[in-house]
Amino acid sequence: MSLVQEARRRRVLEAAIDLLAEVGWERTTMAAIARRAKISKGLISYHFSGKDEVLTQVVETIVSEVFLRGSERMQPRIAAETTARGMLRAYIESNLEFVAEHWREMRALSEILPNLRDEEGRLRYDVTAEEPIIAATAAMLEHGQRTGEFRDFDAHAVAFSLRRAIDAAAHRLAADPTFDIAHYASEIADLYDQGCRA
Amino acid sequence: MSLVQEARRRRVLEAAIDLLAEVGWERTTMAAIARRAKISKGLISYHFSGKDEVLTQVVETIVSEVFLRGSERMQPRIAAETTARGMLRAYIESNLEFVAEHWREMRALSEILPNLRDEEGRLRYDVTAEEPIIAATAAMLEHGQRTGEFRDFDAHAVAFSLRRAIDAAAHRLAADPTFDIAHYASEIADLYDQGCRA
DNA sequence: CGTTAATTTGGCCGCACGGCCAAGAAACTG
DNA sequence: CAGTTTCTTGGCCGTGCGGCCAAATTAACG
Repeated sequence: MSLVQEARRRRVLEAAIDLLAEVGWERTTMAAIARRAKISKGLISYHFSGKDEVLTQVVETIVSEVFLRGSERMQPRIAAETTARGMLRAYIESNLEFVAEHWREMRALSEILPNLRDEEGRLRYDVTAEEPIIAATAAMLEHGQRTGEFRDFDAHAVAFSLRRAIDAAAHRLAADPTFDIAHYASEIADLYDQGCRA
Repeated sequence: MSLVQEARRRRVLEAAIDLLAEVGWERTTMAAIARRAKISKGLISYHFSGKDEVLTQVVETIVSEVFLRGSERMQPRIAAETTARGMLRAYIESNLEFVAEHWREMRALSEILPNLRDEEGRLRYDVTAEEPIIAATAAMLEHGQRTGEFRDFDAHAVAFSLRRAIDAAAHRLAADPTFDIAHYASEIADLYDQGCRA
């Protein structure tokens, strides 16, 4: 893959992410992506097999590059904690710090995931796509239950609601740039900290 | 308005709600609505000025009829409680009972609200549309803070996350009919009950 | 410099959409 | 039953989409 090819593909993917985050799925057309990337429409077809590949590449790029950095940011913060309570708070606050920096990518993902379909009309990424993330959070909560720090609750249900609370911050931030996400993180951490305690 | 007109309009709106809930915004086309309603495409144009009016009427119908019944179900349950804690639990559980019965309408709303735009491309219903609902919940939480039952937290932030937890149940129920929403309601009520306590 | 390959453009194509209408069918009226 | 209004159909039209390609432009190379 030549430097030009790499640069063009990157440029197209960036334009697609921008548009998905700013104007949503429906208005993210090939023409709009080309306009935003300052290239002609046909050039996208030269570098990608079609719209499908562009959006698939957006997902893969975000998952493999952005989420990797998110993981690198969150893991040490969580691992540094000795208590399950501390881990939960570190998880919530570091995850929301990550959202604050990468809400564009998260918005783009949340536009693609429920909309991108294959030829037969089936969703390319179905609703179970986020299950591993929720399961990982639930495992952390269950650890706290085993140590006796957390009361007996349905860890999956609580992890699910926590995931929604975190994802919602990306939507909110996209719609209202003045949204104080650090304050929100602190409040959500307090809520779940006290709500999970034994 | 004749009986036939009333019946046709109702039939079209029902078909639109079904489609929005089942296949989403993008696949809810005039042709699909007509097919679902078992009428010709042109007949929709006879009874409605266009797609815009159909979707606007869907929103108005749901808000004025469905939410009215939801309110009638929730209010007595909440009013019957004497404590703020009891009110919060009654709010969460009765609201989720309502979601269990009317998730189709809630899914339809959550498809229309972020997608329906006017001629200039502006969202017909912007993100502040749900603000009154959140504000009402926040007011209930603040009442609990004044009585001393609840600790000192940002009532709006907590109400916002609670709203997301409740709305998410409609999405989840649409994607997975086996989802145990009564159990979820109980878990969320426990979580917020303990999380808000002084 | 000439030749070949890589890159880029602008425009055309087929398709599905929302909207519209001519015409007919059905219901109502006196 | 004739006349009138209401209701319904099927199809046509313009638009914007994603995809595609011939031609032009630029880069690479001996």
